[in-house]
Amino acid sequence: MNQLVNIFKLLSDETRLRILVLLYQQDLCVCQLSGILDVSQPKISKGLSKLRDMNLVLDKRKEKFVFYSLKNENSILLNSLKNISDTLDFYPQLVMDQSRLVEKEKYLNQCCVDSNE
Amino acid sequence: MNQLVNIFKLLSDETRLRILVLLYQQDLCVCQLSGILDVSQPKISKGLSKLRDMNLVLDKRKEKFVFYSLKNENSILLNSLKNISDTLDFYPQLVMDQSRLVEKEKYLNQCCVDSNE
DNA sequence: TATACATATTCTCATATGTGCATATGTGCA
DNA sequence: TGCACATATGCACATATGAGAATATGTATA
Repeated sequence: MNQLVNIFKLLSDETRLRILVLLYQQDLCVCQLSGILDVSQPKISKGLSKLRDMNLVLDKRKEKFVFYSLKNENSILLNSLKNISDTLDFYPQLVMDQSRLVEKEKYLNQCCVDSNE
Repeated sequence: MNQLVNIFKLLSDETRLRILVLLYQQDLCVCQLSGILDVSQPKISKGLSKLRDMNLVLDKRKEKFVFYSLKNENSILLNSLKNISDTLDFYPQLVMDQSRLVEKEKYLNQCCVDSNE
């Protein structure tokens, strides 16, 4: 029950939700997430660390970068993300993230730049 | 996006979640919820009022009682509740609520009694 | 080793949120 | 009208949570 409530708590923060929606599609590193979402690096990092604490994501270092991936274990979480992804059009912010996701390479090597949030 | 986040915020409180899981199955009045969940009346009432503010439930007075029902409009919410209901066995508290739901009549006419939470 | 860059963490602060208690409001019935 | 009961709300308080800035840690490379 507590785990259940905690899942929803994690989903109820805009930044974390946006992170999860992206990770639902593909693995990304911190600076990519920071760039795509236009959110400061510490904010992304904190969001990810909460997700890690709850054992929902996995981090793997590749040279300079740390890539995060979604763990495919929690069905409540996965179903929620699927439902959101299926109705993405309702959420302009998520649609925009989506379009930025295409340029993910662009955000490598320019981490911590221009993130004013 | 905000609406989405708010839905999850509502789901991330144990009392509200338990209320929603029950309402997902059938309409209930405040005193029934209070009795079944063994949660104080004001707490139930406040939980319901937040759900009402978000336009997720409907209230209908029948004589002394006010019955609440789930609005079938928000697919994210409904899907979440379906997923939870499908895996209810993982959550002992919810299973217990379930078994108490059968005695719902018992909790009419003895509202505000013995709720020590 | 020094430097640049990616990531994590700490600190302080403002704000949001839940809680219990008391009380107000609303309804039906004697 | 007065009373009992169902429900809603206000208040005061403790706690949780997110935010930004600064800084620490970790890694690669010159």
